Amino acid sequence: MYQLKSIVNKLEENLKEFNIFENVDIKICNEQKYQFQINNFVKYQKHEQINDIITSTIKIIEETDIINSFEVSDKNFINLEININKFQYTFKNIRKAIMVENQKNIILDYGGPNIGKPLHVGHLRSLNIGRSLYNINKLVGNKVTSDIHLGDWGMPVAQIISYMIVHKIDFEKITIDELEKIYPLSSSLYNDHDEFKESALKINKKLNENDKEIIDHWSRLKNVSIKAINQTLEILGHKFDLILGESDVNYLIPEMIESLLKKKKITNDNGAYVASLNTDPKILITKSDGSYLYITTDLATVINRKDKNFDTVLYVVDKRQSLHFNQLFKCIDYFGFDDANFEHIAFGTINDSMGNPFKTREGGTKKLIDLFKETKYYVKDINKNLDDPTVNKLANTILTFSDLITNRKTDYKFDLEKFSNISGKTGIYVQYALVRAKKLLNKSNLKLEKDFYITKLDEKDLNLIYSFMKFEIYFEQALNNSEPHHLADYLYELSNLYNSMYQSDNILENNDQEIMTNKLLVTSYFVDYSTLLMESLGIFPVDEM
RNA sequence: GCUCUCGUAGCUCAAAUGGAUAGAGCAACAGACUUCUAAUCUGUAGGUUAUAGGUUCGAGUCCUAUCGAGAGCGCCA
Repeated sequence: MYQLKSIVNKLEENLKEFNIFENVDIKICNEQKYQFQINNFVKYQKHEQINDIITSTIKIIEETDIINSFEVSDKNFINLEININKFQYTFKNIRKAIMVENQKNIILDYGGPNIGKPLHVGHLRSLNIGRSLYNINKLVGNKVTSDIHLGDWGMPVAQIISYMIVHKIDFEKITIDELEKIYPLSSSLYNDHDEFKESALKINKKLNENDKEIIDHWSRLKNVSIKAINQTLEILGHKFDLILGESDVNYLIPEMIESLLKKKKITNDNGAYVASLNTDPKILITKSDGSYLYITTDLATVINRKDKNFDTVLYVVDKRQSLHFNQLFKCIDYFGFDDANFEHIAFGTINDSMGNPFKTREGGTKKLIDLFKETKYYVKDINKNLDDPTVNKLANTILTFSDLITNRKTDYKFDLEKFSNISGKTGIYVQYALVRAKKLLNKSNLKLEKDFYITKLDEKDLNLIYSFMKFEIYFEQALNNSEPHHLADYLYELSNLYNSMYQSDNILENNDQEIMTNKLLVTSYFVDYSTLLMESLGIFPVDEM
């Protein structure tokens, strides 16, 4: 809370006088008259010096000019009424208000597509959440690097190569369409036929040993695949700072294993190496044939990133992989690889209408590009006259907003018809409110330096203004918990309140200039806030609908 | 079998990390358009937060048990 920071500091200092050391939190108040409340004092009802604490607290609040009035309830809840015109400084400088004091250096590891496989529904949440967290962290001034972390190594790749060798398919002429068909075929063959499985395992070992011929095949596959992935990413509005993959750290692994062995951090277990930790299950670091696993490359990736001095490493990955990340983080700590803050930003599955998760590995899943095209039909159904760039933006809005409106940990049902609806908590709804506001503003001659005419603000205006005041709280929540849904929900709330105000009065034809100014000022702040929220979510605002 | 996650309105989801009277959206019902785009708005109804205990000033949130659902569980990623 940018403008309330000094009072929070003073209150914390004051509490120290009574040997109470804690953070004072400004929270949202449910009551009409008051916008914020402080709950820290409730728990000290029976403190022997409670009267002195409250008295000194009241004195501090009274001296703060941004607070118009306040009340202390019988249980020592403290409610604050904010001076609207004083708070306008925040409205006008919201981008400055959300900046953090201590900037962090963060890497966001998300996306994680496999080569040979198109981006599909299973990648949607990682991409959406990752992009949003990227934007949020950028906005507060953190240094952020995104890495798509390609699955371009290991068994799946070995399976494809093996399949192509067995079926004598030309590596030089392979197209993305053929490759995408081969992926599920080779995967099921691997599971069902022992002979094929053996040959794929051999290929995998050769891959790890940098066998020239296999590497040559591999690099052709990778080129074809990356091209296709990049195309889809661009259409969906995603960009990455780094397109590194598992293959980029492969060369670090032999040395890593050797050094771990020397330090006795890993032990031989039936030919495989496991971490010398007392865990159940044991943490397998390499296979018994010496080849590498998911965790092996992930550990090497940590080593590879070490010199960038990241404070925080965020992995935006499906929650079903939490055991893997648990093991990974344990190993990083035990091996002494990096003392940065590692976090698994887990998310739930997207289910179909029957409640079953979309399958990811067996093939037959809907491609993201097809989903995008399908969504475009829904958008065109709303308005046939829209130009193509606008339709694209709106289709992406639908696919982003519907995904980010739900708490990331929750599984949710994917229902495109519902998500592309014009009313309800949808991306279309929030875009529409913003378009209305922008058009209105363009028609007016608002001078932005004006203050509100406080006595002439009506209930609809006040609802919006008070809601604007909550921006920093929701933003902080989204940032601290890596949870974009707070912002999506808040964006809907603002849009809904704006539509309500817009509807209740013909603003530009209002005879009272002061009322008109009030409403235009509110409109202008709404445009700023809505645009900023969309940016945080990875949604691109449109001008026409 | 072991481990983890979850159970909130008919349906889909929230709930500021323990705060005051649990909120939205769909669907349902009743209203408002010669419009700054009704692509909207206004209102009504809908709950013993799975169940039973416990912790404290205060519990959807923490602890225990039971019931129910899902996920994961060394040579896939």
